[in-house]
Amino acid sequence: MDSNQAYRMTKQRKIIVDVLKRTNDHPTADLIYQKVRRKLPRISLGTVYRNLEILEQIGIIRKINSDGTRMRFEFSSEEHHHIRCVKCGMIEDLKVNNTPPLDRISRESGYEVLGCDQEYYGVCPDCLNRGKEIPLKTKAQNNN
Amino acid sequence: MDSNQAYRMTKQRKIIVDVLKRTNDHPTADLIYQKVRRKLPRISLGTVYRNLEILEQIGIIRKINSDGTRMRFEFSSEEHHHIRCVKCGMIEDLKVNNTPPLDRISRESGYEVLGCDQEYYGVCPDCLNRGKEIPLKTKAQNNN
DNA sequence: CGTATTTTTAGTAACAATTCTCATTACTGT
DNA sequence: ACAGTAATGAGAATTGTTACTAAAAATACG
Repeated sequence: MDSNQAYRMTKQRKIIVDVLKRTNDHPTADLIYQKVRRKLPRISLGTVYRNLEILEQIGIIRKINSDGTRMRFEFSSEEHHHIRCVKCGMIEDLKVNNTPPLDRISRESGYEVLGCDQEYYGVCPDCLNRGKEIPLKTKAQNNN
Repeated sequence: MDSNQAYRMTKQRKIIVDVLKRTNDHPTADLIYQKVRRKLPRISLGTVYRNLEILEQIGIIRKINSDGTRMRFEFSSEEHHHIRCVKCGMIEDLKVNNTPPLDRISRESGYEVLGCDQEYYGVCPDCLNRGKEIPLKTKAQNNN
């Protein structure tokens, strides 16, 4: 956590990054843990959490925080935004060129504005089809 | 939770709404609990959570989910967005007219798009002044 | 009114996600 | 090879939130 510290790119970290590079479904820490374990059966969940934190601080990956119950993660590639299904909880990428007016906000708010997360939400095509079958958003359903 | 149910505006709920009306700093459930307790010392934290949930479903208040570790709440007034300080975790309101292109996103994504949360982030004026004193974002600091 | 029905409550237990602790191991520079 | 630093695995602890329960409060209605 010391800011002038040399981070090491360990096996564990490489594989975590790799897992995130290979997928585009914004997995939770636990899901990442499951996948990493296939290559590194003895890794611990704590290590995954610790490294997700560090990799995010370095800027290699990004945290997404959407449903409020758990973090999700993605490899940090080009800028994009997200769309989340309020029924099944899935998050997809969205290439939108709807650049927010960062400079103006800086001036108006006095903040040093670093960025803007945009998250669209709605009902995904799948859930639209399934129609009335699923009555209401419940915790139990948001676990993909 | 039944959709055609008559909700009662109990003392507890009135006061919770009141607390949220009177503040603009997006408190966490626990902070709301602290404040409500000053008027209603015997209320339980569970009641606060239950009612926050219900009041949000009715549409009287809104949930904000930003740092991913805990929910925050606000009275549901006009549309606006938020700006969060990455150092101290504070969230302020932001009146921006930067309406996102919901229709276009609907067409392009196949979702029934319901809305878009925009959250700007950066360093707030206070933290900018405090300058280098605070070395790095740590969990412990995000508890205002 | 009384009494039956429904909703809400306080209190507490349970829960899942995340963080912390710490002894051990792996790496780095000299 | 050695000293010093960083990272790991294992598990315990903590946190935010939800679920459960019996009792209390509000409401409906004869």
